[in-house]
Amino acid sequence: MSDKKETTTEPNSQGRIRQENKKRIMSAAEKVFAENGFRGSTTAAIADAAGLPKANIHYYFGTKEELYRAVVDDIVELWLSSFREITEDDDPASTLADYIRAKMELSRNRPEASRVFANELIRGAPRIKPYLSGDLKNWVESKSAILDKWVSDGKMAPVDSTRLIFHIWAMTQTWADFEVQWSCILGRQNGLEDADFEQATNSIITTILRNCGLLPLPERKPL
Amino acid sequence: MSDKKETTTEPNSQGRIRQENKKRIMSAAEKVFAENGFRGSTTAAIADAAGLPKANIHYYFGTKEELYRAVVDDIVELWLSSFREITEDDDPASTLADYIRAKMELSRNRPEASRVFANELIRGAPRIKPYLSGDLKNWVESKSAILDKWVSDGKMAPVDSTRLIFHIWAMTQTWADFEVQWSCILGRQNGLEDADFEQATNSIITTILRNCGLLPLPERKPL
DNA sequence: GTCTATAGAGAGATAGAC
DNA sequence: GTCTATCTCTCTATAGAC
Repeated sequence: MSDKKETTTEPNSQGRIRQENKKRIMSAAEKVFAENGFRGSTTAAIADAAGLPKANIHYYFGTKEELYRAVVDDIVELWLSSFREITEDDDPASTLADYIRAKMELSRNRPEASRVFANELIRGAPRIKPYLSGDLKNWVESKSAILDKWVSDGKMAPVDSTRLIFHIWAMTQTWADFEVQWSCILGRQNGLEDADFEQATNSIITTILRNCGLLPLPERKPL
Repeated sequence: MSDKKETTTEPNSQGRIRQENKKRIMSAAEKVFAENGFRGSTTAAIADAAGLPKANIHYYFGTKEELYRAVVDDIVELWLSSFREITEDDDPASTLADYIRAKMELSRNRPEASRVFANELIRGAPRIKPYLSGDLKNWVESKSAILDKWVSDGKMAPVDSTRLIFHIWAMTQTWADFEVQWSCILGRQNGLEDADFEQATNSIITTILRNCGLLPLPERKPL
């Protein structure tokens, strides 16, 4: 933090500073883009959030569009890397529960990333359609094939495997994207608490596992 | 802005024209706001979509902010009116299924309304927080009380009733807000089809009813 | 590499003819 | 009520001093 104007011209140190500044700008941009979308965000707001003059944004990224793409690409990579590798040999119940937990941790820890992604989808995904129709489509198809295999192996009950994945995404990501809604309804003045996320996580896991016949049928209260 | 020469709409032909023009502008605005959010939307784009000169927008609504509020207020009213009145005496299974169907029909028929609302939530709901903490909070609390009554009456299995409502909203609204994502993953070149919505609706109903012990435990394929 | 100043395009809003 | 022309402010992007 203290030494910033170093005179050494090692290619490493120059590259390192450049990377650090870009990261700092991208982090600020993620916040601003999350809240205002691409068109609603201004380079001035991003510069402010990064604590830099506006011109530096353009020095590092050229255009606002370029910066946005860099941010979105980063998020796409995060999304894909967060997808646990699952195989036919895994245990359905624990694998599904782990996946739901991982998605909820992303919602808790990277809500802005989720919101940038959500903004992009709401607008019709002009910049990430290729990713949706490519990597993401392939991912869903390969994972739902594994779910189908579990079903045909008798390891879990028959389910609509593709819709099951969609349900998980919807129920988990909403805790990042629409946090304010849940926060208001639950009466949390200072935003959601860890306990809220835990309770939601457990509820989602229960819902999904019951749907797959991986939890005993809940019993009704006797009359 | 503060002095009003004609604050009440008179029941003559001029008032009727005024109402029709306002509706036309609001319909166009809903589309534009849905795709770009408040800050990303321009009055020029809204005027174009409405087929009117820019000045007419200001003639009827004064400011962009005022127009946005009118659009959002309309959507809030739609949301609340769509909430079926349910009572303790209703049948849990059919009531939940009906509610899910109603929400999915809204996603199918009014996707832009859902997206305007989603945009507002993503940015922290600066304009509708009172509604979230007021009418909406009350609605959820009264409905979850009914669900709890059903449980204590032995009409359904014990569930986290508040989270159950959240899950339903998340799973249904995602089909409007993130339509492009599901469309790409399912390989629909021309957007989602009626059959996609039917399949999703059935899958959500099954998931929720199983979670409430209102459907028999799905059986695994025998080995 | 960093920052100030500013050009040029586009935004919201209004005046005033019709 | 409708619409053109235009005002003013803000935005993206760049030039050029340091």
